[in-house]
Amino acid sequence: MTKKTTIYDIAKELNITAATVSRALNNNPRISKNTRELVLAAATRMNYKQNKLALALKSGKSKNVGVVVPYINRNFFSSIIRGIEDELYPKGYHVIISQTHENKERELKIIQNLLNAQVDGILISTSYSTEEKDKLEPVLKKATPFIFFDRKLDFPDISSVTVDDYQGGFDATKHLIDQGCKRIAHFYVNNEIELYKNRLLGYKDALLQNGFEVIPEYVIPLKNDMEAGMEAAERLMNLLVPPDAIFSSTDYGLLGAVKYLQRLSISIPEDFCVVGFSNELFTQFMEPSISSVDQSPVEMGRMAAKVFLEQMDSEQSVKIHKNVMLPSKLVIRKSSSKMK
Amino acid sequence: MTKKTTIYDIAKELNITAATVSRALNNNPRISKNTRELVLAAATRMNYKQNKLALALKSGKSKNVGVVVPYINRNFFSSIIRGIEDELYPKGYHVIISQTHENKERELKIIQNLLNAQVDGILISTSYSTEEKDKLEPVLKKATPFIFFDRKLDFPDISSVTVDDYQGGFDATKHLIDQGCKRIAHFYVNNEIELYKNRLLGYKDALLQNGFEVIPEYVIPLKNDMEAGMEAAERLMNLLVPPDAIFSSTDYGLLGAVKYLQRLSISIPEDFCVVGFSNELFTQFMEPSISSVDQSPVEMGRMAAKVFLEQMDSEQSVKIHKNVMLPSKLVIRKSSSKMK
DNA sequence: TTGTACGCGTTATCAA
DNA sequence: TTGATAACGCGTACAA
Repeated sequence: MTKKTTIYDIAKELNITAATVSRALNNNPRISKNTRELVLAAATRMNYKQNKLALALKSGKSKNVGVVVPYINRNFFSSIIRGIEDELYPKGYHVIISQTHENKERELKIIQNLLNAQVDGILISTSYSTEEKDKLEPVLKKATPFIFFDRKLDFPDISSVTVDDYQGGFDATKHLIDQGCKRIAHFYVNNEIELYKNRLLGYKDALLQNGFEVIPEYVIPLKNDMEAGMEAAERLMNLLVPPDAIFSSTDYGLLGAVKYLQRLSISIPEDFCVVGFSNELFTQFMEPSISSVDQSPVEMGRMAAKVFLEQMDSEQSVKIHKNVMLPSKLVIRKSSSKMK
Repeated sequence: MTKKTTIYDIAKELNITAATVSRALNNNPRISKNTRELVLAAATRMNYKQNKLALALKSGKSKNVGVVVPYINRNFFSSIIRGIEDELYPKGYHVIISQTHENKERELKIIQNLLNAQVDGILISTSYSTEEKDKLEPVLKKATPFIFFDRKLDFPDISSVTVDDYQGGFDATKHLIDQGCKRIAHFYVNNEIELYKNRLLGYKDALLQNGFEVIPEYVIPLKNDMEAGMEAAERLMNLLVPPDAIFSSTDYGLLGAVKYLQRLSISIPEDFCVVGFSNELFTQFMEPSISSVDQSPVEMGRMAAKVFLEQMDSEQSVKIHKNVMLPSKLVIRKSSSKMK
């Protein structure tokens, strides 16, 4: 229960003033070599730690940034966070992480809390859809910079870092076409988040541009989890003309579908091809390994952090903002490798 | 670039003093209903947000806790963090997450930083081994409570939450024996972390208590990743008498071994059984699914948070501490199910 | 080279 | 019921 040492304690110890101690500690040139050494010695001896709170209060900069994601234990998001941290840590920033569980009220509360905590910025992958974006508007009207990543909303002054979801959807579908698949179904997550719409759009365009129709029964809305994927697959396979491929907007949903297909003894990729989205870790370890669209989450995190830092550097005068779109990369594995 | 509203701004607006505003905002009874309502109205109108930094400076409590883990994008650790957050968030705490990458200097720096940031506590899974624990001692001699989870060090006054690694190692090995395996090898991570030693001990005791010898060539030290596991498996299979089972202290290492065995067309579990440790997500999705010792990470996180909260509640007088050991649970899957 | 005094935003104590 | 003031720990302009 030792009380924390302050510069006043050191000052008293050495019979000087706190100001002098502060100068010694901050390499201020206006101090004698002798006192500086005395202070430094006392500081280590008394186990002094600078109180960053006081500093933050004075300077108005907390050197903390908030990071808000739906779930922290999805590999995709934890990798993004890792990228953010890697970039921000060397600059002296700390990262405060919160998860919303896709709960919008909670997301709003979290943002409020972070703002109260005087974070210098908020990097967020929002659970709000474009339709509800006005609900988020009040908190964004702040001095604190916001950066959207992955799941963004369009606000005139707010930066974003996303991946090219349309291209990802297009490439995945085109790849299935190239493999000779004729009836390509699509799983799409129906929570109104824009990026899923973009993947769907890419899917549709790839079909249309290659002489296929979009068959409504083949486009299945579902929740982003394994159980939903199993049910969706069941529904598809009970159709009069079942599909021979699935491009899924979610790896977790696809996982369920694969389990279901394997139960029916349908062989992948010979009789059925699948491609997922997000390149979750398990896709490469499964048998067969699953093709998936990679969103380079670590890169995305780094980029979001860089955009934030840029914004901090130039914040005095102009309020810059920037929308970065990273390329998506289709990773082809066994599950869609019909041809050699 | 709107300046943030303070209680002074509200006070000026209403021609009262900041103290009165503070009282109104904090439901202090010593205020008239009328002024309170006036203040509250002005506060929302002016978009006032309490500056928690100032509060923290005054109260000495930042309502932040630091969480330090080796890697944030391991499912095991992100699940622990999720447990911690679930428990702490409702109590008004924020979680500051840092990862050490198993780098000890960085770990020390991170701890220093967190202390500087005036966190109310630090929950940590350390990368330091028992041999080096004195290096960590200076920072622990603080008013700030520390809680070790998963990877602990023995300090007289510091709480810890761990899983019963010895029991986990024992159960896994015993299970392999029960399956009829005769030559059980062991992968063990050689970074001097205590918990790996405990798993090794459990392995040895299970063997000895069941009439088996511990064969030194079968106990392979390795790094905690897939490549190391492949090499280790190769070494084992090139022995004059190769083993017929592996109990691995790391799922990632085991993953490499399984890949190697599959390349040799050795069928699991018929000809070779394996059991891992940590119950990483991919173990259940692989073919065959991998048996593994579950450490209930979410529970571990919750428990660590609870211990921290207890400590905070009783901190005025006695410094309590507490060592919790959670049970480990062997999850049996195909990879070790020789018998029906 | 060092000391004095102030302000960051808040709450608590004392006085009015 | 409200106001004035001090304090939390720090950095810094100004004065000495």
